[in-house]
Amino acid sequence: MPRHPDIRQLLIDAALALFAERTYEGTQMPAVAARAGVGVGSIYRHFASKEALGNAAFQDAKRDLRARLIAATAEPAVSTRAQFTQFWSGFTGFASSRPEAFAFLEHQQHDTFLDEDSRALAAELDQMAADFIEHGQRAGAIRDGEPRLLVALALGALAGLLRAIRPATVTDIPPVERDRAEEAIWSLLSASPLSAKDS
Amino acid sequence: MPRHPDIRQLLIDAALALFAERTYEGTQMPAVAARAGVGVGSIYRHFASKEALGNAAFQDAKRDLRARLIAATAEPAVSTRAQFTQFWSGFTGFASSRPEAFAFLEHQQHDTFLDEDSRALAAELDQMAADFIEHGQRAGAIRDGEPRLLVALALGALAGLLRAIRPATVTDIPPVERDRAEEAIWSLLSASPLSAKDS
Amino acid sequence: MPRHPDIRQLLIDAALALFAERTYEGTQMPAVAARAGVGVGSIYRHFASKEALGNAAFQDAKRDLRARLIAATAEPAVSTRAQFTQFWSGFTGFASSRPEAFAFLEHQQHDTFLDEDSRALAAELDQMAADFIEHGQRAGAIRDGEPRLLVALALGALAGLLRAIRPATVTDIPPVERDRAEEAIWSLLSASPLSAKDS
Amino acid sequence: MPRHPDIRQLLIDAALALFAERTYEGTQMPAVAARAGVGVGSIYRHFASKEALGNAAFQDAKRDLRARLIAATAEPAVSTRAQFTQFWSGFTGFASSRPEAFAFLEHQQHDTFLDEDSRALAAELDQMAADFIEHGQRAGAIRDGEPRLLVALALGALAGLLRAIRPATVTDIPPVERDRAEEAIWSLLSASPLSAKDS
DNA sequence: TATGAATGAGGATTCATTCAT
DNA sequence: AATGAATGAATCCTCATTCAT
Repeated sequence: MPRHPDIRQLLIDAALALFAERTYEGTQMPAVAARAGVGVGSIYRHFASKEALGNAAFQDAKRDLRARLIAATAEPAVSTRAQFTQFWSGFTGFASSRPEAFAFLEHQQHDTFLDEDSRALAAELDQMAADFIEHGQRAGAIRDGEPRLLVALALGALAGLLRAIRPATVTDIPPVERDRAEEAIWSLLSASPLSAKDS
Repeated sequence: MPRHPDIRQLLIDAALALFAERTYEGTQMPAVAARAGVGVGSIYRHFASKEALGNAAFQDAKRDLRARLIAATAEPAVSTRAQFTQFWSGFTGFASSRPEAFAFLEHQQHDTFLDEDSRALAAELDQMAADFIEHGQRAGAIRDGEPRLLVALALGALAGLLRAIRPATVTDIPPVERDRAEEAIWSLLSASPLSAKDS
Repeated sequence: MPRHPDIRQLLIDAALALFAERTYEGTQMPAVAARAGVGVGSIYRHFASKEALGNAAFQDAKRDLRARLIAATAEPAVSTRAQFTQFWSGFTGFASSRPEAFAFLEHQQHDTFLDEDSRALAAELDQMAADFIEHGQRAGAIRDGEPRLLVALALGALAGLLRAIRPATVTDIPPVERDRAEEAIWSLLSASPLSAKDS
Repeated sequence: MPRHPDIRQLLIDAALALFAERTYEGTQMPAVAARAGVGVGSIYRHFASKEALGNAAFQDAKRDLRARLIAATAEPAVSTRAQFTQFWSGFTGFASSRPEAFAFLEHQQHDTFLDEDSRALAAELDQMAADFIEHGQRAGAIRDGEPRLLVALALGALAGLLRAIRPATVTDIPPVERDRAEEAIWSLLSASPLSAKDS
C-alpha cells in the first residue's frame, strides 16, 4: 500500500496538467514525477509505462466527465432547452473543477497512444451527447442535421471558448458572458427561433 | 540550383500534415523528410532546426488563411449575414484545400515552440475576426458579448466540425449538411431574430 | 546516491586521456563513456555537454598542476637553480603521475572550446611561471629576455620531451637522461655562466 | 587542367591554416573550400578525401621545411654553433613564411589520419636533426644525451616560443629577443660552457 | 516501498561525400 | 571542369525505463 493515500491520483492529475500544457509527447516522465512530488521510479509502481499512464489519465478524465453529465442530467428536465442547461452545467462544472483534464480531453484526436478502452469510453460519451441531440430533434427543439456533427459543433465551440480564456476557467468569466455563451451555443443547436417555443 | 523546384514548400506541407496528425512534439525529423521524399539532411539546408520548421509551417498556414480571408471578403457585402458567408467560404475553402494546415492551426494552443513572429501573425488573424464581430455588433446583427469570445466560439465550432469528419474535408460533406453547419454557426453569432436589424 | 563512488572523476580522466590522444574534436562522447566504463547517458548527469566536460577536464588538470607546483615550491629555496629544481619536480611529478593530463594541457592553444574560467586558470599558471623567471632575472641567475617567452621556451622544451617519449613517462627515462634534460632546460634559462651571480 | 593554375596549392594552404587553427577533426571541408575560394565539390577533384587532403597538406609542409633546412645547411659551416644558426634560420625562415604550416606540423602527434608516406617524411626530418646533434656531440660541442631527446627539447622550445607569440610570427619579434631565443636554445644544446669554445 | 542514478535506444543535427547541372 | 544542393552515416544529446539501495 502506497505511503501516500493516493499517489495514483496525484500522478494522474500531474500528468493531465502537463499533457494539457505541453502535449503527451512533449511531457517527460521525470516532469510528471516532479509535479506529483514523487520520485520517477514511483510512477512505475503505479503504471506500467508512459502509455499506460496516458490512458489512465484519459480514462480518469472521461469517467469524471461522464459522472458529472449523468449527475447533471439525472433529474428529468421539462424541455430540451432545460436539458441543454443540464448538459451545459455538467460540462462547465467539469471544465472549471478540472480545467487541465478538460483541456487534455479536447485535444485527443491526436490520440496515437490511446488504447481500446480509452476509445470505447470516448465513444460512449459521444453517444450520450448524440442521444441528447437526437431526442431534441425528435422533439422539434434541435435543428436538423447529422447528430454527431451537431455535437462536434457544440463541443468545439465550448472547447474554443475555454481555450480562449485559458488559463482562466469558466467560473472566472463574468456571469453575463457565461450566460451569453450558453445562449449562443444553444442557438447553434436550436431549431429555427420561430419553432423554439418548446425549448 | 535546387534539383527540386520547391523542397521548402514540400517540407512545410509534409510537416503540416504530420504535425496535425501526431503533434509537433510527436513528429520526428526523419518522418518529415520521408513524407517530403527527401533526405533528412536536406531539411537543414532549408530550416535551421525543428523549431524553425515548425514556425515556418505555422506562418505558411496562417498567411495562406489570411490571404484567403482577405480575398473572400474583398467584395463589399450587403449585410452582416452575407459578410459571414464570405468568411465562412474563406475558412472552408482553406480547410478543404489544405485540411492538414487547418487542423494544425486549430491545435496551436500547445504552442511551446511558436516564436514572436508566429504569435504576431496569429494575433493579426484573431483581430480580423474580432473586427468582423464588432462591426456586426454595431450593426445590431451579431449578439452582444466580448468579440474575442464569440470568435473563439465560432472558430471552435468549425474546428470541432472538421475534427469530427476527419480525414474527410468540408467539401466531402453533403451540401445540405454543410449549409446547416453554416447556418448553425451563424445562429451562434447572430443577434436574437427579434432584435436583428439587418441580418 | 551514486552507485559508483566517483563517476565524475572517472569521466574526467577518460576524457583527458582521449583528448590527449585524439584531440577534443576527434573524441566522441560514446568513446569517453566506454573508457570510463559507464553508459553514454551517465556523462550527461555529470556534465551538461561535451564542451562542459572539456572545460571541467582542462580545469581539473590545471588545478592539479597548480597544486603540485605550489607544494613543490613551498619550501624556501637557497638559489634560483634550486628553485628551478622545485619547479622541475613539480612539472615532472605531474607529468609522470598524470601523463595524459599533461599532454592534454600542452595542446590547448587549439582551445576552441575553453571558457572564461579555463582561460583564467591558464593565465594564473602562466603568471606563476613568469614570476619565477622575473625573480631569477632580478637575482642575475636567469638570462635577460621577455619572461613569458622564456617560460614558453622552457615549457615547450619539456612538452617536446614528453611528447617524444610517449607513451612512456618521465619516470621511465633513465635517471641520467632525466638529469641531463633538467640541466639542458636550466641552461636554456640560466644567465651566461660568466654573468651568473647566484646560480 | 584546372582553370586556376594552382587550386591544389590554394586548398593545401587553406587546409593548413584551418587545421592549425582548429584541429584537423575540427575543420569541415566546406570551410576549407570557402577559405580557398572554391566550391566544395572542387576539393574532390584534387583530393580523394579529407584524409588525403590532410596528408597532402602535411607532406607539403614537411617537404617545404626539408627544402629550407637543406638550403640553409648547404654551405659548409665552420663550427657546430654556426651550423646551429643555419638550422635556426631554416626553421625560423619556414616558421615566418608559413606560420600555419609550422603550427600545424607542431601538432602532429595527434596524427590519427597520417599515412605511411607522411610518417616516413616526418621520420626523415627527425633524422636530419638527430644527425646534426650526433655530429655536434662527436665534435664535443653538444651536450651528451640521447640525440632524439635533445632534438625534442630544442624543437619543443621553438614550438613553445612560436605558440606563445601567435598570431605574430618570428619576424615580428624584436631582433634582440629573437637572438636571445636562439642563444637560449643553443644553450639548451651546447656542451658545458667551458668546453663551448669550439662552438 | 520509494527512490533517483544509471542506462541505451532513439531523436535532432552535422558534415564528408556525391552527382546533376 | 566547377559547382553546391542533396544525402545519410555518424555525432551529440534526451528520456523512458530499470534496479541497487
